[in-house]
Amino acid sequence: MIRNVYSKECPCRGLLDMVASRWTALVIGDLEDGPRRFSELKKRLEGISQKMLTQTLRTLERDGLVTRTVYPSVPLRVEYELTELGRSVTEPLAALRSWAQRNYETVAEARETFDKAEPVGAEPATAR
Amino acid sequence: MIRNVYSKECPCRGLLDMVASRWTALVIGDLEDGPRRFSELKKRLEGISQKMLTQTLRTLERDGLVTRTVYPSVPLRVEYELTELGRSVTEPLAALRSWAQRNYETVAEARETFDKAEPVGAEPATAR
DNA sequence: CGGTATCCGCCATGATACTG
DNA sequence: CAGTATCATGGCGGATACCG
Repeated sequence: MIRNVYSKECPCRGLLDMVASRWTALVIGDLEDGPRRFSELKKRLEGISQKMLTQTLRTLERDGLVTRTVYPSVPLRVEYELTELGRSVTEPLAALRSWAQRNYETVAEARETFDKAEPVGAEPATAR
Repeated sequence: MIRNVYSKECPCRGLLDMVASRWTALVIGDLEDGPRRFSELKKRLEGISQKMLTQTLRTLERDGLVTRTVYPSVPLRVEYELTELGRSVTEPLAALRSWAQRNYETVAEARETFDKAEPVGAEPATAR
């Protein structure tokens, strides 16, 4: 087997996309402290649609990172919890979230500088 | 400022999307060992289109993670290199790539099991 | 409560052609 | 070599309605 994200055929590239994808990193992060109900997750992940939350959770369940447990009470109650495999990816993801939170102001400044220097049509014939 | 990826308005969420996005993780990873030319990157990141490579590099440059240096030789030569900010994110990204490479077979098995258990219309009236 | 089903717009991405 | 420009498209993701 290939086991190399730089190889075109290696399926692990798809896996990298998956765990790094927008909502996955947030869902997993929110499950770090323990099981959560569907509605709890929806409330805490501001801006996620019901559809995307369902879809994200299904993918995570299918991939073995999360378990889904139904308690047939009335009203229905469903809890999601990280598996051991799921817990094994929390650290790298937490590091990434933390990096984003620590550095977004620096990045915002870099953007300003960059955009000021290149107002699209300025400096005629600047090679690019 | 908010500094919380779980908040809808916090711009750091967009930054998380950026560094976690498909090609970004691979480009940054390949720049870990030192500067690279455009064509080198293109060769090493199997399957990336010229357009996506350019776009990814532009974004990284604009966000201050990468520098772009033009050597006006003939033929033209352009080198990309990580900035200090860029280097600060290599570790979490490497951890994520490594996780994907270590675990994709486990995940593949989990998928098989899951798909076998739920052939869409089986087990009539299984609550879901 | 915790979903599924359907419709649909829009943008990310790829393919192709051309340029300095 | 290292791009830019343009066009085509597929699927991501939101909105809405309905179900057990």
